[in-house]
Amino acid sequence: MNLYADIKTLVLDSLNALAAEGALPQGLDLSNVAVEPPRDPAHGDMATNAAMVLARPAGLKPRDIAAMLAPRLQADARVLSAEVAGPGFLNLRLSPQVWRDAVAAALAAGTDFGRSDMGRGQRVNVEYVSANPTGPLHVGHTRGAVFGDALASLLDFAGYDVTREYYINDGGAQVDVLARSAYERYREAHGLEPEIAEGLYPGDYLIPVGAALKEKYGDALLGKPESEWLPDVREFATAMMMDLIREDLAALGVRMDVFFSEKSLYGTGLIEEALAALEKKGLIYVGVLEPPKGKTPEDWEPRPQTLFRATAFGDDVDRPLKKSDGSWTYFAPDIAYHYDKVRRGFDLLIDVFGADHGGYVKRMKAAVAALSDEKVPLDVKLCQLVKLYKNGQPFKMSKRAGSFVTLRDVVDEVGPDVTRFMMLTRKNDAPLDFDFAKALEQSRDNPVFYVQYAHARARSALRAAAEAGIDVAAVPQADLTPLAHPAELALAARIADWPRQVEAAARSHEPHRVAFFLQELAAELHGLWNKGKDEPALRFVQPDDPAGTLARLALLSAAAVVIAAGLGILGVTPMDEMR
RNA sequence: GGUCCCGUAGCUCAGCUGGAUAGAGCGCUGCCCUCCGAAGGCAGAGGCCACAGGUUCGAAUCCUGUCGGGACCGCCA
Repeated sequence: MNLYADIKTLVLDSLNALAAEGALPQGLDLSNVAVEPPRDPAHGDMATNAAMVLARPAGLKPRDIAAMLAPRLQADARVLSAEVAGPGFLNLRLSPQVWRDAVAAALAAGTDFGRSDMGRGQRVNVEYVSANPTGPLHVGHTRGAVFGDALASLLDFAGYDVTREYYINDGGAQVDVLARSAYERYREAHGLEPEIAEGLYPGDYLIPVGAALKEKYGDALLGKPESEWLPDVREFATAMMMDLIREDLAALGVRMDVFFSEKSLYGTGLIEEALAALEKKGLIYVGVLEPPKGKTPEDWEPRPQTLFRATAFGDDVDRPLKKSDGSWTYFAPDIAYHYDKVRRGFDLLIDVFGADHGGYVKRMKAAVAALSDEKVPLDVKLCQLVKLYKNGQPFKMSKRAGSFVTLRDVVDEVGPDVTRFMMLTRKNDAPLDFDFAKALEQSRDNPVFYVQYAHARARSALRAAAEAGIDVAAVPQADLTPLAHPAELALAARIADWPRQVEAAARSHEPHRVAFFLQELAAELHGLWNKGKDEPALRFVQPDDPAGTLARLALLSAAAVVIAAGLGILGVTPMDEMR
């Protein structure tokens, strides 16, 4: 159930009835009519802007429309009052039973409460992480991994058919560098001095790769020219790095449905096929690009290149597909990869990139638009940098990678749950400060703790009630009419808001909204709990009032269910106690 | 030079794809509590939503421009 959607339906039905009676013109566009909680609670439980939105097309005054609409809404049992306010708002005050019903619905649905069919089973491909297979994941990847994973879960919860996908960049020069670096470690494994030249990967994580190479090849590769060992070592090292990355992802609780290899595009004709598709639309040509304005590179010289006409789809310049030596630019396999995604029948593509890839957004969108005849939207989400701190001091440790803080460093420090939640406490396109000390602090200003604590409180109250001899098993069927205090109903209203929050977050592809909502819900729960100190009537467990106790435990239990559902989307395990 | 992101309380940030008197936490001020319903509670001060125009019943939100900060800018992925 989605209460806001239900009331919106009521409003729309009433408007249609008015139109049928001739009080409003037929065929009005109702798509902008909204039903939302007003900012100021004094304005009631919900407000609709219907009268103001329709005033102009209907040729009527907003307040007149509102006055016509009000009695119709009031006729519904859920609506206690409908008042015209301000420029033409209609403020609705709802029956407390509405909020109680939401609590009952949450209890009945459990952590499925809030699931939506908004996505109508549309197939979405979420591509994220996609780090080069040249080493362990670092902090930047961690944010992308958490964001992408939470977004995928959110879309799943909202009724989409989601595929989580990782694109392995194993076709470019960087995996050759990896192979050369691993070869040095292989020599090292034979007791030779490794020569980690400038530009090779120096990290210790390649030492086991060298040892494994020795295990497999013995000394067969020693002293051989690069051309003889490079392909084998490259394949071997890449596979080991992907194992490492998979382990990193597992440590964070991220599981991909598909690992798609760039290399698998080569030699299969898929790149050629994708480009042929573009060629057929007249979007490929050979031309000479203007030098970039402002700062022209020293070695710039105009030369004809094979170009994709990205400007036809909103990009600023056309983009090269081939290097001067005739090999593909990275863009060509990227096009083929997205061509493949389109062919696999996805209705929506989402790419999660680091912010440094901002310059590639337009060309990828252009490519997907061209490949899909503008039928498949591509949304690119950019994740900004993460700055690490410990007690306010910049954190620069790395046990294994040399200069980078790895995903493992972070997870080892605070655990996967805290890592995940903290990564979602900022909008994806805003920079994020992550302080290890604060992330583990048990205080109000640690959002992870605050939300977990709310859940634990609810659960522990249920345990305490059971110990006090209350029949906790009866909670799901509790009569909720004792819930009448404004503070109780406020918490119930927040619970009722969850389905709407899910849809809003899913629609905007912004999982951080779930994290923010959970903080608000937790604040509501803590607030009610604290009120129990001053007002004993609000205490959840009261032995002399079994009916009220059951009802309040139901409320608490419903709040815990919503927190658990929200944390589930974020990939965080709810805690039953905080010891 | 161009493109993208950002500019909201002293600080860190939300603001639900245009709504009413712009919110939260921290910090600050004052009061309360020392209670395992613990890891504090209540109240208050604090804003020209960078600036200037525009769109309309209505703008922090959408459009244009200016200023300021960041990222990126043919054959690196």
